[in-house]
Amino acid sequence: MKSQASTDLFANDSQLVKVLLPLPLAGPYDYRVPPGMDVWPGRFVRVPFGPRRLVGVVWGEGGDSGLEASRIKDLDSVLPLPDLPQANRDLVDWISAYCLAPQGAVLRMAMSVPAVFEPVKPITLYEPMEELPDIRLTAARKRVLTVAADGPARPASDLARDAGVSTGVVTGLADAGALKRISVAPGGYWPQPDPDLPGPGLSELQSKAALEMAEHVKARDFSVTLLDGVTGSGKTEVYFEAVAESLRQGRQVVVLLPEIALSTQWLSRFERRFGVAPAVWHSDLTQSKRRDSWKAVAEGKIQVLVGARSALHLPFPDLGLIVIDEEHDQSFKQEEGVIYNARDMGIVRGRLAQCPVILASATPSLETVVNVREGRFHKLELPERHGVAELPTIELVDILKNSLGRQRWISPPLETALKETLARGEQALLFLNRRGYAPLTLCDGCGHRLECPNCSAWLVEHRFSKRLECHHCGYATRKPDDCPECGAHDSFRACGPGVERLAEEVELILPEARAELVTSDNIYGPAAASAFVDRVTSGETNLIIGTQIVAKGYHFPKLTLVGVVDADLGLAGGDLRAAERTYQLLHQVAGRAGREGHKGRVLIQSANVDSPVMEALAKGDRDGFLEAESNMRELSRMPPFGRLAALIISGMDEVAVDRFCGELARKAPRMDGVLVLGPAPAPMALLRGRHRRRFLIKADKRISLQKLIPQWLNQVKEPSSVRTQIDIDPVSFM
DNA sequence: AGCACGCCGACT
DNA sequence: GTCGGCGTGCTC
Repeated sequence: MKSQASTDLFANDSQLVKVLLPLPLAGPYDYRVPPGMDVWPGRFVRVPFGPRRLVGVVWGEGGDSGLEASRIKDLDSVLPLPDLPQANRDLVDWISAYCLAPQGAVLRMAMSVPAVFEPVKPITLYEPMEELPDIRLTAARKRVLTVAADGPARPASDLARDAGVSTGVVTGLADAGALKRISVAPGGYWPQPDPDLPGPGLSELQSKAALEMAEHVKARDFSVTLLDGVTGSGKTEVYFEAVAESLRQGRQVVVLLPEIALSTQWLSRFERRFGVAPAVWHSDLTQSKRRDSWKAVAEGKIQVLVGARSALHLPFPDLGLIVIDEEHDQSFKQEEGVIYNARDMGIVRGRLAQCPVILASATPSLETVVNVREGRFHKLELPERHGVAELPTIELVDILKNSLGRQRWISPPLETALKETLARGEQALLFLNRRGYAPLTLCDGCGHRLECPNCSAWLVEHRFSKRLECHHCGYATRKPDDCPECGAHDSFRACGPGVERLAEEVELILPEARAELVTSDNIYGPAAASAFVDRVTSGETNLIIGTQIVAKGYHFPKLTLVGVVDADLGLAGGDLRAAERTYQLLHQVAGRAGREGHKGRVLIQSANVDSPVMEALAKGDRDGFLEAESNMRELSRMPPFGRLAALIISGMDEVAVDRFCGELARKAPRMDGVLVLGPAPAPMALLRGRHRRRFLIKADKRISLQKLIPQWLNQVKEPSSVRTQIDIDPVSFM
């Protein structure tokens, strides 16, 4: 293969290269480089593939496929794009090897924007001619010329809108020679954040932490730093100083956030510090926005990008810093397709790109805490709330002692606290992590439960949409009038509370409250989210009834009371991380209470007030809780002290799934330090119509699951009707 | 992934 | 007699 500098066309008349295609194929395929074409690893190339033409990436030198020359096809063309950077290619290989996913499936994540690889359609901009030709000047034409004279060249639609005319007038002026057409590549304008704006004042402690982080950025070397601080301690402002340092060095920054689409408050904080909004990356972007952003990242025109986990795969040519905010958050774990954890792969990306990584959290994951303890990660602590705000007081309400009325979920102490808070003109949040009206609907006559036909899950009633929904596959149906089992009319009874039902109870006990439901059903995008923020900030809403989407990122100065309606929800199910997750979620929710001089109060309703999680929450003893969790995991040799992987076997044909699982079980590795559990029905034994079984593989740290699992799977032929998914380091046990 | 090939049921 | 269902297998 030629180097980038080489133009020696006569070096070899039959040069072969490996090309990786974004398909779930095991590895790259060989292609011949036609004479006169110059390629090197990282180049995007178009290749023939069966009857199709696809874009792939040159992965290395070819020629070891053992294929006869006649079967190897020529590269078609080289695309006019920057190379996929070395660090991205290394990351593809690394994730593929670690997660046991086909390389092409991983590459797919870096090439998730098909429009990038299509020829660009130039857009036409219009600007005034130097000299106005002698044409008839109508009123409409005059307005367009006035608008055009003021400001840069613009698209016809812009000019027409500002001049209050149709685009026909603009094109007419161009045809008449009064406007000049300029053809440019789309991509738009990327404002540059300014690292040297004054920004908000930092406390002494914050400045010290900021300085230390900036040092890591200056070092231009791999390091991981946990920025550990409670809500309101100014974590964001502190890591902004590391972002600023990277900007001064002229290097790019990626910030990974969970639920980016809803973080309008984060974006405005960024803008306050750096003068402009950062580039964003999430699944709700339009295709053209994604294309423009992808290219601008590849060309180095975007300096700072904030995005959801998939932003990790963007082709940053010169990454100077990776920030992973709310590093403990479960949404960094991708559970479909290539199963990987973006927090862990973000750290790998930092190592491959030789740049520092900052993990920020008020409730760091146990993995991260252990990495700090063992000296692999640095740690910076921001123990206090910045400014005058104090930490909220957290009280447990034992709902076994404070008996709730029939069909009631708000205990007397919580009811009193709500009334007092609203009477003082302050705001409250009722937190219940359950969408819909009721999690279960059953027939009073025969006890029949309304279940999803595709999943082993109950259908959840949503009263607003008047439907029954499956929260796992999206199945939705009208609520039937009669019981499908016994035919009884109007016999359905709702069991248990969802936020919609809670809203009903609030109406009953607090009829004067200005309550608002906030769930992913109501707040589905940035616009709806900022409208919600405005309603709370203005006081139009004084009682928020919400699911976990309100747990994150919102700060309302007058919100002083948080009521957790059912703290035990996440504890059921025997999940390894149930306690840890419950602590993180409830701590985060509690952090919504009290700000800027208003002391906050949190009431947590639980039937397990004596459990270590609830006790730790009440005492604010996070580190003690983590210590106890850590000890428990170490004793049971669970992650991060041992290795864990899950194998999910699924298929439409239950018999075939079970037969395959039986064969796998017979060949399961039996060796010292390895324990294979299963097959057991996966917690969602039926999901989207597929029957699912699960194996858990637990192993000592010295054992490589990446070797062991393929060895095992290779002994049994997988029937085509069955699919095997490998989940290394599973976090969800669904 | 996607596309072709292939072998069985209901239609102009 | 064909159109078309999606099972199986291949793509350098």
